[in-house]
Amino acid sequence: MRKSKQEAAVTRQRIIKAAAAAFRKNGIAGTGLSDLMASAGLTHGGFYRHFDSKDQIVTEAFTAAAESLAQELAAAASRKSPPRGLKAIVEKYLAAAHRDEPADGCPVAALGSEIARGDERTRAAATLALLKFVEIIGSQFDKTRPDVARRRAWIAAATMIGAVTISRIVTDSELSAGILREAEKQLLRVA
Amino acid sequence: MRKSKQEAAVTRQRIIKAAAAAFRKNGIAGTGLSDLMASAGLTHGGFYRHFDSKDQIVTEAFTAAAESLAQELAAAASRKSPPRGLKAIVEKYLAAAHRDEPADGCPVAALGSEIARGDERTRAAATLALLKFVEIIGSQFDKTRPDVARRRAWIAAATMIGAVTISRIVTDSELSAGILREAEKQLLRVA
DNA sequence: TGTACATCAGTGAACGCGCGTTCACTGATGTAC
DNA sequence: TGTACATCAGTGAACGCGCGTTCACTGATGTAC
Repeated sequence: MRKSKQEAAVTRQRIIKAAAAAFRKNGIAGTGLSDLMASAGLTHGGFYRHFDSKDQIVTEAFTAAAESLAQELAAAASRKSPPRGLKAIVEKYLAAAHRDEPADGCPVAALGSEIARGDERTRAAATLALLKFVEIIGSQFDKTRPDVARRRAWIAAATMIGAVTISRIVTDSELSAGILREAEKQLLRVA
Repeated sequence: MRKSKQEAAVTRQRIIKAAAAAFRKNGIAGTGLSDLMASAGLTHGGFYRHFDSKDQIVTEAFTAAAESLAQELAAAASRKSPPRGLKAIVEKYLAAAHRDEPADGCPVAALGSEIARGDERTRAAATLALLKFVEIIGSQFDKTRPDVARRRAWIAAATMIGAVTISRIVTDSELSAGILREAEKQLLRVA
């Protein structure tokens, strides 16, 4: 049954991708290793050939999800003049589609309060992801000193993450849409 | 062993209070009914004399936590002229003490992403709590049309909730403090 | 006001279940000569 | 280049454990007369 090194590496990436989606959809505590391996098309026993522990895959899956989001947002902003780049990012992040599909979306919005309780390693990985996210946002502010742009970008990040989180909680769909819309307006007003 | 109605009502409140702290500290999935009853000084078997299910106490504990926070914030703002009231709320919410003691703090910041995945009942209770929170913030904006104040208040709520959440994730303590400080400055600038 | 009985708050054991982790096993892959 | 052996990806059963929930039991409280 042994697979080649190359196949094993591909499998490993498949598990991480499945984990990144499953954790964002059902939470970390809400996702068992069996669920996770099954959604990667494997049986649970093989998990420990690829990872040391559940904590380890949590960290790797979080990082993978964050990198994928960063790439999407950077792509949305690229080849646009500065004020339009921010608009593209903010609209993409605060879209109803993002709110409705946590499995494909921002891992901080999907797992924030769970990660905040996580171990040092996971929080360190999340810190790097946040720094990257903030850097992408900050680079969209035109005619702004870099340190000011960075500070504004942290606030924008907090507002976007908070807005998506509460828009997912709220049971009134008009209210939920209104929260996203107002946050969007506010963030574009600043820019 | 039977207790009087009055004693039982007191016990029930004690369980809710213990649950509100335990959930905020360790998460909903991370808190077992045994832990919860033990921290209220009882054995786990008695739980079902007071509640139908874990979901039910989650809802009640969330509401209790939110009401307690609302009361604290409203008290901090009371007897202050409008711009000072908002300042008091924002400073209290974005304090390092709040970041460091989730068990006593905002249940949305502590449980946001877990609640977003919760059942309709819990999310409905959280929606009411958010409306109350936003109403308290909105009433601090002076010389502002009520609907405008309410919209601004939703953005302020999103920013504060997001800022506390990410300040708890970040492993660099200076960065964490900086996030809270910048969010505070931004929210007072608007007012 | 006193008595007999029903109620029920709280205890502690037990239920089935799914969790994270370990393990013996398989057979194809990788390596040493 | 071919052969013999070690490695290890993946399977599926098993481990101990804690979970949410149920239950028989206790004895003080509440109620009916």
